[in-house]
Amino acid sequence: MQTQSEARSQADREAVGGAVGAGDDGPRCQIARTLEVIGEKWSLLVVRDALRGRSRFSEFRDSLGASTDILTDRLAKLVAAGVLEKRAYREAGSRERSSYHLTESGRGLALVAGAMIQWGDTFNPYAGGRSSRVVDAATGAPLRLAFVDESGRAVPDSSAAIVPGPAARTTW
Amino acid sequence: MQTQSEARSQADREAVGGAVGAGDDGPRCQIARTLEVIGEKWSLLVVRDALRGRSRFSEFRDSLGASTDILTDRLAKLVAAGVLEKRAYREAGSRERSSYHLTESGRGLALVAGAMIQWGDTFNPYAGGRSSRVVDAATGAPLRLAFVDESGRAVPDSSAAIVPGPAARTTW
DNA sequence: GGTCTGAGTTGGAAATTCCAATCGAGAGCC
DNA sequence: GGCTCTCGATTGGAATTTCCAACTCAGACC
Repeated sequence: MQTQSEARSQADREAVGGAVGAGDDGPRCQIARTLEVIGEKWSLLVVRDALRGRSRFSEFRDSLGASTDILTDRLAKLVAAGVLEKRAYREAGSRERSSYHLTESGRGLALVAGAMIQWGDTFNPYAGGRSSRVVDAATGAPLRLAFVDESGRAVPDSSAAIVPGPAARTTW
Repeated sequence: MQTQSEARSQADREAVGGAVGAGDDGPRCQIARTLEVIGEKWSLLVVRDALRGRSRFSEFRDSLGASTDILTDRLAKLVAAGVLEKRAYREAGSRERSSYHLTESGRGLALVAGAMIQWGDTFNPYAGGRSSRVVDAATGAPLRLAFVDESGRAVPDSSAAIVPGPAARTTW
């Protein structure tokens, strides 16, 4: 752990290279690599809240119900990983505070969030209905997540196969 | 924990209702619900291995490098959640053993796995190349994951928005 | 009987998470 | 200045989870 007071403030794009270690460190498997960023408890839920527009410490805390120590830790790690970026803001009559905003990389996690929403809806739904939906921001029309071919046409889920890539080994 | 010797063997569809508690238990948020199934350490990596065709205890153990006690635990929980189903098999000259196979629900997690693969490729790549690719099982053509509209046409990632559904509340 | 093998179990150390109490800098008040 | 309030953040310690290694158990083989 680092005290995050000495952590970078603007160098988030750099941080992807520095902190989490994109490049040749860490596991080869993309899933394992992604889990290193969002696999700890609460991390993805912070991202979910950020995707829904929350950005302040108190908003995350109240929404998640996570204790403040781990929230501090997760925010710092997500900043270090380049998923969130820390900004200062000042509300009238208050001292300067920090807010946390998704980077492009963080917005890319909408894909992961969407996948989990869709799986939950399909295979493990909440009886009281859906708490989130995915829609087209412009038209409001519902969207779903699907594997698409190069022309952008959805193929059946059953057509998709995960196969070894060039860097595959038996142990991933 | 249960001793999984008394666990169901065929009733996986039921198990989704029974064990994990689809229905009105647990969080409303689909992401949180999904994380209850695959959010523990190693769980999704077990599913990843299963998606790649692994099914035996020893295969998971050797591939993951996880200790056998947590592997036992995760396999039992995934079976209880209806993601995996336990089958008996016997190899010539060996005693009967168990293998673990994806249910339909488990195969649905390819969506989540695919999302993480794609995010990793885009925002946190391994310098040595990709260890997994997603392709059309029939043609071998590369596939990607995208939000699609009702006609099955991909929309830009930036068009997708996660909005509150009917069951939404401020605390999810 | 004795040995081997693979799946699972157990005991205890290490790491992580949880919870509640506390800190500290800046703002407002008097 | 001195006092209080607020809110990110930190700390101490309990509870939970993960890790690691040794062990058990059952069936196959000799």
